[in-house]
Amino acid sequence: MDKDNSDLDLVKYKVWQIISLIPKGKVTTYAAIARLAGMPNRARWIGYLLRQLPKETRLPWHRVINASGRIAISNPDGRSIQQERLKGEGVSLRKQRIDFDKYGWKPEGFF
DNA sequence: CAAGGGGCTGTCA
DNA sequence: TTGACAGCCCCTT
Repeated sequence: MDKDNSDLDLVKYKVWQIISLIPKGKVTTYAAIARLAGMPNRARWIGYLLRQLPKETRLPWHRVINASGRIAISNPDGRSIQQERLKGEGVSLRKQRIDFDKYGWKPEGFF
């Protein structure tokens, strides 16, 4: 399968860890995660990783949104799932958008 | 090796 | 962050 362990394969786990730290009821962006993982311009790749997650993952991927405050997922099903979960955590959308000032996650141990 | 397509972003209106 | 756009990066064809 994959014999060469690239940096990305390692960073992948770091990314998962970071996402697992997002508190319930809070959200963050792909870019923020990429930054915390030490790869500032890999935001899109983060999205790719989340897309590959198994349906039954316990990772709170639904707490990750794009910089515009919107749900970035294109697939209608996953999209509604994310919306439902956020709603269930008390994160409300204002005009299909999430207010970072209210729900934005401010990581405290990373700087 | 080239091209196309993403759960993306910062910048500049 | 309101909206459009040119970058950027990884994966699959």
